[in-house]
Amino acid sequence: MSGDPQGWEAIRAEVLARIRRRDWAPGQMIPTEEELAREFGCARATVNRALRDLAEGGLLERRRKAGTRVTENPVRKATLSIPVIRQEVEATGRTYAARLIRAERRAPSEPVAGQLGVPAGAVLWHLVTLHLAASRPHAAENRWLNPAALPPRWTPERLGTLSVNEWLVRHVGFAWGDIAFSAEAAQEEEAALLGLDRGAAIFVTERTTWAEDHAITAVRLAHAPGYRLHTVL
Amino acid sequence: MSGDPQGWEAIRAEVLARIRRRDWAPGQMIPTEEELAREFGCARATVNRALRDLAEGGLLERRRKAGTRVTENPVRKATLSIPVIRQEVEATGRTYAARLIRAERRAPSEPVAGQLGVPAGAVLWHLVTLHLAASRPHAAENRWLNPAALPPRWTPERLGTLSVNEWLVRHVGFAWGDIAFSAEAAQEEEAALLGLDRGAAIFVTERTTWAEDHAITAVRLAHAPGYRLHTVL
DNA sequence: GTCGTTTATATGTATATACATAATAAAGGT
DNA sequence: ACCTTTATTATGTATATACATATAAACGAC
Repeated sequence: MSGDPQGWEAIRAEVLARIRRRDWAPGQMIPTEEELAREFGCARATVNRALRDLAEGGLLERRRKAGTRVTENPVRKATLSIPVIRQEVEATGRTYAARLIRAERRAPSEPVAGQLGVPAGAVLWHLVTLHLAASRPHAAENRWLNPAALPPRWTPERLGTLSVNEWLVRHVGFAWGDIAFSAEAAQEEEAALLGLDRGAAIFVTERTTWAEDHAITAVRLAHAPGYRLHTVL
Repeated sequence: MSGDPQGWEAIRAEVLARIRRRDWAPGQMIPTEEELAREFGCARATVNRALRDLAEGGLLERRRKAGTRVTENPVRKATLSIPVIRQEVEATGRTYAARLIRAERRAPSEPVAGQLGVPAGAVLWHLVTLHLAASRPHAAENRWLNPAALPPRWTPERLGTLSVNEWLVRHVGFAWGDIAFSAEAAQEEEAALLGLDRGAAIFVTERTTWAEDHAITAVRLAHAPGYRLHTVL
């Protein structure tokens, strides 16, 4: 019946409780791993595991020789799950579809070229896709694709029924990048695709993705109204 | 000169490279810890540390007895840092100030009461604050505070020069809760405080915070235009 | 004092070993 | 065939030990 954790999780829980009870106040040093190990009657490695976990969550700050202190102004670290749109849609029981609106090869604007780290005149694929949930607009996607990251003589026909993102995940592989979220007034084409007035408040996700040393793609996703990004602390 | 990682991080890097190169394709099983330990010439614990780290990032899925497989549709897990506004502002070299606009005791609307889990008629503190960066509007805060979570006979004068959030962090202590981000059209008062037209697209952070078993506070933060939430994958 | 050098120390990591746990796979019984 | 029991196995955790590393603090030279 008792859902009390055991092992290192029990130690994490106890330390967390002491922080919350302010036995160990923000900014204050806590005992060394060795002392805690003696108090809890376990090995130092076990205490280390617990404290490391709390430090990863931003609740403790640890430095060699200096020791461990309770973070003064804890910058809450929340783990966001960035969903694949298809899954996000299908998770709510609606059917998903992606409609490729436009696909052309052209040179990107100055800032986009910079963002992708390609020379100013480089010719990239520019794709506009509308993501549909139960046949209704879900998100408008504006994407630049670096041909250098694609197989030779790639064309959008290769996508089949997959969205660009899904195709990339399957054929180009994993990568890393960065994401930014913001609120913006809907641009002309976005508004039209989503069926909104121009200037409506939309939630925008911007992502740049890299592999090894070259940029793969830069995307701007304009989400339909009502979109919320949610997480638990 | 070589920034190549060592120890368990080197193993993590190698495994990651193999996943990215698709030596180990999505959905596929990878060798056991023991096999990898033999291959890399290290202890199983070291491999475990590397694989556990990748699993926490959502790139691998591990199950006892079953083994470890590459995640098929990796739901990217990004760690967001939710900053304290003062630090966020001061980090950019501007001076921070909080101005309490209104403070009154009243019953919240139905949805807010539900969100905080208080009875419909309960009287809460309702505070409106404007956060300033270099004397310019930075964010408009609309907050409901549960008096049950505060010291007896608490009044807003107790805040001094601290923002409500800062006061809570120092005096009420750590807590947990949930956060949601969305894009909305500016409400009447928000628009006025931020110096925007009504209906302008603003980035909204909504947070509910709990301690033990009772709600402490529910906040709606309307950020000035240009606000971006940024993270790295 | 100010600057570099040494030393002490808490955390970080690696190791072998052992046992716990979950969950699949195999064996057995009906 | 179906259900139950048992074995097997990969990961999960705990342990003692050892050494690495960052860095605060003490020390000395000037």
